[in-house]
Amino acid sequence: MTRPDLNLLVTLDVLLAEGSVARAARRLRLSPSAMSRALARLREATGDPLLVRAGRGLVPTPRALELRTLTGPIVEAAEACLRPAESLDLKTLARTFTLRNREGFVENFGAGLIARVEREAPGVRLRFVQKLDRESSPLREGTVDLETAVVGDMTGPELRAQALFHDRFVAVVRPGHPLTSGEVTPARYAEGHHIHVSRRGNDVGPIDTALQALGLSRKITASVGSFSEALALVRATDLVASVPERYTGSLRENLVTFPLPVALPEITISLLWHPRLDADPAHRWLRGCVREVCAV
DNA sequence: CCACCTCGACCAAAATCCAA
DNA sequence: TTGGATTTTGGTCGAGGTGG
Repeated sequence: MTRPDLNLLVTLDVLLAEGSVARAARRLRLSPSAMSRALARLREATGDPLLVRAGRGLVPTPRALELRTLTGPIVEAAEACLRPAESLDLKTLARTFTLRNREGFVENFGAGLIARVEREAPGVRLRFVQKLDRESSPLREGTVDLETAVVGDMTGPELRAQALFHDRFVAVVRPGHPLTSGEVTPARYAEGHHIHVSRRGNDVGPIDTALQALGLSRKITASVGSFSEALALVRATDLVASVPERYTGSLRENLVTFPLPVALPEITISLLWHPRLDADPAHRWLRGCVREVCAV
């Protein structure tokens, strides 16, 4: 009984994550041919085809899907065993972290986060990138280190998530807007002309559903893709925008904010990362920074 | 035609074996 | 114990098949 080749575990992990011999080969800096042979060895070892041809690419077998959630933590744990015990020295840590957030995050929390990082780890650079979709592949591939999101069905099951803060939707209008005087009833709110914020171009959201339950509907005059666009329009028009309160904190300066007259469930903004970085001391430190900055 | 996967032939390095 | 022969391992190269 020969011992199984544990090196294959790393290959398997990448192969399953990529779902393609060619891409896995690029990632491990091997030729596609060498990767194909590694896959052949894996098939031999596991007794399962793992990835089978489907058209131009490959699709995972049920066994492969089952293994996919197992290999990541195993590889991570194995690498942690072999790494020399490093103590994190923030003063000399030189590293760039990529954070992927929906617009509004940088405007709101960026300054605090940068100040905090600068103070504790002057050699660390933060790179903020826009989050235009809910794909979790950048985290998996390692092009993004940390992400904030509302955890939903689209979130990859293999990601780690931790709640950052709760938020609720509020309505925003310009100063002097008719809705700034008197009580805002659901009917008065619905009468206004609204800006709808949606990245995917959906026409209706939870607000419309809540209004509908009261027999009301609102008129959506404009639809935009981001909170900052919506709020810029609010400044210049009589339109009403409904945005998450904490997420848009500083963006709403000099505007009038009031609670929505309908009840909506709270949303939870979470921090997402890949299990691979779970034990990384520097990454753990950064997660702590983000948590603290967002908790204020 | 292009992108992708697989295979045979071949090669270098490492591991193993074995006689002296 | 050691030095050389042999086997194993894991890679490249190039060719070939397949499907969009």
